[in-house]
Amino acid sequence: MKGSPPRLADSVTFRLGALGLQALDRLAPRLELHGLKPKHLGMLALLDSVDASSQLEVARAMNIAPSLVVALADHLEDLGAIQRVKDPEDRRRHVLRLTDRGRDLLQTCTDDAYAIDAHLTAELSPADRADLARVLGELARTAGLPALPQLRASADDTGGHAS
Amino acid sequence: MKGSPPRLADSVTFRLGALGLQALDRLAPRLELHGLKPKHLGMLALLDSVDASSQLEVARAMNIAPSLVVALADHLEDLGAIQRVKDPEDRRRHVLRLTDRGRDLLQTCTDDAYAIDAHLTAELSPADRADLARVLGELARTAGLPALPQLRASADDTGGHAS
DNA sequence: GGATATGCTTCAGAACATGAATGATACTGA
DNA sequence: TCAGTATCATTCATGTTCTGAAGCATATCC
Repeated sequence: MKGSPPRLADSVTFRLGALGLQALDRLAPRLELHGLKPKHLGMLALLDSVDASSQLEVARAMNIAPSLVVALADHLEDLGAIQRVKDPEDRRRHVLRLTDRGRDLLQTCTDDAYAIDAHLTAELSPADRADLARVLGELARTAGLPALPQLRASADDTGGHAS
Repeated sequence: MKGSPPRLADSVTFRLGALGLQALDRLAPRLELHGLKPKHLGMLALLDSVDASSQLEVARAMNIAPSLVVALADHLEDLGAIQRVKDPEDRRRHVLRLTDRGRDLLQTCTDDAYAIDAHLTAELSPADRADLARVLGELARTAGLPALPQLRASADDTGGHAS
């Protein structure tokens, strides 16, 4: 015998896509108040997690074109949230680093994100809420975009043991 | 003393956004093979769940401009996936309905989505995988976009602005 | 039956992202 | 040393996606 056929709306992929877009739709207006778009926030979060990074590394980690990194970084630099300095060891590279102001901004946006979390998960049981946070963390760790360390490693293919 | 401050990457909102975009990035190339974009699939899924709907209702349910519904529906109609008929009770409305071909297409795309699910969740424990599916379902139910029945209700509503 | 509102469509343009071309810098091998 | 080639950031032209205003057809309300 045959159970009911799998529904698209039950797939993790479709649900992540739909809920993710909705989450961003809710977050975006708040970010706008600080002069940021979601991608700017993604970049701040990335730089916060790695301390400093070249633009190409950022492009790969965020899965966007290098030319877009230029525009995003320009804007964050205008806001004073990051600084862009030539790498003395390779003067082609522009190293991006979070400023104190950038960290403040990131904290503010983090508060915004948690405020939306509260709304989004308002009707979930505490147990479900905990499961959600835990499993999304698992998923981000195992299936998320490659983190910067990996990208760096694959960048210096010749050397082998990097960092 | 003070615990470590909340990290943006730990918020449900940020993770849903990031993972959702990634899920869509993986799904999109497969949909392309059938001549669809993610939004087309969203529309098919919506129509499958409600049997039939006017374009304005679809626009509200998908949170997009009515003029975009026109373009999406045009394309799906060209593919033979939906039919667009004038509502005899209100000849301004164009009622959209899934065709058999549309249902086939939806099934094919559903298979694609589940294939991506398998990859995305490959490194999760079976328990985590189950939790993920369950909790995302909960979240979609309680925090998802307003379902069509609600929209219809608020449309019928003589006076009030609900929300 | 005239005024007003609603639904769909068209159209112009805003917003966002990409890829190719360019200039600066680094690396390679003879 | 230095010519040739590769890499990084930037600019620019373009493509795609989406929106909002205008217009027409139809419905609703005095």
